[in-house]
Amino acid sequence: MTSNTTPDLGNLFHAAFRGLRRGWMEQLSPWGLTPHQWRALQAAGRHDGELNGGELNGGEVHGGEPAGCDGGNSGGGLRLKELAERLRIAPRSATEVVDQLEAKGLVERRPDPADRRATRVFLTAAGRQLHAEVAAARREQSERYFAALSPADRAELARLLDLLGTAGARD
Amino acid sequence: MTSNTTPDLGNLFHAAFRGLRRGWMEQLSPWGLTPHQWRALQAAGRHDGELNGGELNGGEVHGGEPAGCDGGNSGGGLRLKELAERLRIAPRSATEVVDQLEAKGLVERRPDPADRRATRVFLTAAGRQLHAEVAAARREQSERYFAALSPADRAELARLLDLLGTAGARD
DNA sequence: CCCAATAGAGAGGTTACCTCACCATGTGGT
DNA sequence: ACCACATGGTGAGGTAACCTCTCTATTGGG
Repeated sequence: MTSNTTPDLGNLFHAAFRGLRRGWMEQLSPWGLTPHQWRALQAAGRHDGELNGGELNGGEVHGGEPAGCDGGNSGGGLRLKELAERLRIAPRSATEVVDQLEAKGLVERRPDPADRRATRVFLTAAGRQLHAEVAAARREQSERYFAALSPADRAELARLLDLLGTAGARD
Repeated sequence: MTSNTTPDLGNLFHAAFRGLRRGWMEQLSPWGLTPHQWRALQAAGRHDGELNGGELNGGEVHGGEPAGCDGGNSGGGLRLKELAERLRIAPRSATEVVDQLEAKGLVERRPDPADRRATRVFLTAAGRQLHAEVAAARREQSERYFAALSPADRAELARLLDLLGTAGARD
């Protein structure tokens, strides 16, 4: 019985988010990734086209999967600024997380041939590998965490969160 | 486009939560409070009202010097550890936020007469005053932020968040 | 050609946590 | 009574995930 007409959405949000975040952290720590880094890796990976065109990379894994599902965008790689926008963080923060990922050898920076101010971020072979591994594992974890919700509830939550997120984004 | 059966709840969560947090920060900054501090103040204040003979003192926030109005408040106040539990943070973090609040003159520590290890936290008069002020203002902000959702959606969100939060709490 | 705008990075700051070690106190066992 | 151990709070120190402000190298418009 909730005596409050307006249950404290803020607190609820806080608690739920913290729990989620925590779960991720535990899940990801075996791979030495923070949630933040994982999100960045995901974002970069999603956009990643062909990495195997450069010669300055150390990895020689042959994914052989161009997966160039870029609609009109250049051949793979995200500009730092684009990454920032996707993660909804300040450009400087994108630099930072890419630094971390690069230090781990999961991504690499390459100059944008079209704009010499810009840098593009590509997954390395190791990055792709890890991405695939973690994606599978994380899915399970996500399932476990969100197990408290029915599929319908999950969809509903996604809808509401999306509304809030986009509303907040245009702030 | 990721027409996944499982839309990335994590990202959605992240975006929505960040937006909310940000709104709070802006809202609270005029009072020099961080969201964290506000939450702690709320927790302490709520307990103050609840436990103080079961009497809600909504209007009488006057009078009282910081160290003076302790006569009838025995039984009120939160132990640091209780506060930590309510906020779902480590005890040490409760110490920290109480430090901050105390430095601002919004709460005060008093020894627990029953257990000399324990410290109880009480709102000062200033603390109550601020609590009341901010509560009103914040409610508006919250309304504005959650305006993207219908009342039904809000209730639904609260339900889902609660499920997730308590599930995560059973860590 | 000049100048404002843009992309990224260096420097430094903040919030909101955390763990670990330590002390004073309480509590239960013998 | 005494001792072992648990508990409440805190000092010290660390981390993640951001931020702004400034700087440089470029680009592009007029």
